[in-house]
Amino acid sequence: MALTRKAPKAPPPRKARLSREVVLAAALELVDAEGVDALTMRRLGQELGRDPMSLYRYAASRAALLDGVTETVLDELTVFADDVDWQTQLRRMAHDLRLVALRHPNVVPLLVTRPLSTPLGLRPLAALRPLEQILDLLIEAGFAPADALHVYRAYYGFLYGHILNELQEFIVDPDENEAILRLGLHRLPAKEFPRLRALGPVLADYNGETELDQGLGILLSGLAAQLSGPHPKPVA
Amino acid sequence: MALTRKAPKAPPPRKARLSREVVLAAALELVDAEGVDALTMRRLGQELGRDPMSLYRYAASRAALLDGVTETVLDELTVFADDVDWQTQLRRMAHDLRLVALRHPNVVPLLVTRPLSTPLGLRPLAALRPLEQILDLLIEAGFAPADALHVYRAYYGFLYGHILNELQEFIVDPDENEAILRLGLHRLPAKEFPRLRALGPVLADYNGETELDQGLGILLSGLAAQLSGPHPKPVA
DNA sequence: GCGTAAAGTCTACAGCGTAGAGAAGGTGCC
DNA sequence: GGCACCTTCTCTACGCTGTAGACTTTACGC
Repeated sequence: MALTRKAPKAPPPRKARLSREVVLAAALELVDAEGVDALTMRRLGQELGRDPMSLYRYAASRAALLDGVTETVLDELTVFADDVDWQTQLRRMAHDLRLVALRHPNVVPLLVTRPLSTPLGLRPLAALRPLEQILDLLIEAGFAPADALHVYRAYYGFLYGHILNELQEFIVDPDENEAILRLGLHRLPAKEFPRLRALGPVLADYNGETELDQGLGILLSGLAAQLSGPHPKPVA
Repeated sequence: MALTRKAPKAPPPRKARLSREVVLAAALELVDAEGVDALTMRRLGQELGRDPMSLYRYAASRAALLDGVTETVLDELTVFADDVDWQTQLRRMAHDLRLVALRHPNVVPLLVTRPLSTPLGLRPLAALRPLEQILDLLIEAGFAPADALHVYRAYYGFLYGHILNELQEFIVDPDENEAILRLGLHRLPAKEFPRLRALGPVLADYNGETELDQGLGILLSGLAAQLSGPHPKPVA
């Protein structure tokens, strides 16, 4: 009897009590492995050894479940609150988000589109926390609140744009990448797309990390210069 | 008899010959009006007074139909090929795309996510044409091809990011906007989100156009400076 | 041991994308 | 005119989807 009590937290193959966390984790796993479309209630139920309907205890609908998945992913973001320079701080966050996106490419479509259906203030808190954090960081660094907002917008805009860009450029592993890429480009009418075709080799070796970093550098220093930025505390 | 022959191109309520253009136009209309989810084969068939299956003559699948819709939207982009400065040229294109996005907000999710499932070279030509155009523009302006690619990436990244940002910020018309926005912000735990809540008023009057323009300005001039840019032909 | 609330299940329904076979319609040749 | 042909369109059917509502099982406090 004492044995059948309750396994504390181990993941036994079948029948442990469900919980929102468990459900979302399984959902994320499924999305990572097979894409958003594979996440159906029936399939997820099967994955958990439960009736599909039991999931509705932990997510009000499939849409809510998807929101939960994005929230779970955003929770992977590690928060640093050191006192380094605001620019490097933003850079670090950006790279962090980039890595999360690369770790869960199938979630990125959700990341960028789900918010579109929810007015800003009504989003999951996890989605707003970075915003608040960054605003705080910038204001703390000396920006006027309104300017902080501008900086944030440019920053996040660029960041999300970059992530979309990067995910579009490679999909397969770098080995066959080049071949496939070339194959694709080869299809293009030479007359209409001379530039693109000529850039094939350059396209093949793409380094998202440095590309992001450089773009951010330009943008941030530009912003700092234009807005009567933070009192520039030189590196004493 | 002569009457029932064939109406040449007018849109009679029911039975004119279908065509890919007609189908895609109807699809776009539906998406604009009711969102992506409303675009089902059955519904679209009904809208056209046809059996759903007839649509498969003009789009191989629902996914292909969605691709067709995005292509249709991108075709709205007007192409300028004047000889003005490359920066203002890029600016103009950006504003153009922004307006298209605002005109078809429901299509934006498709615009940003569909390419994720298609390797670069295999995308619809309409999606690649802007890339080619911009590369050409930049190289013509004096950039080295590889640098042109960097500029393009930063530019498009920022542009798409901005569009996503902007669409997230307003959804409703500006009148009730403020109220709803405030309502949303009000919900936020005051302790955790002081900055965001304080910015309510500022958030309410947002001008996407100038926001885009300024961000672009910063980015482009930064790029021009960093890369051994185009031979700077000063404004004689 | 029992009562109660929570957790999980079953059944059912309307709607989905689309395969495959067939009907209707237009067009050209004799 | 009549016939053949090819394109366009329709019908039927299948397996899948999300989820409402009623039911059964389980866990837990007293």
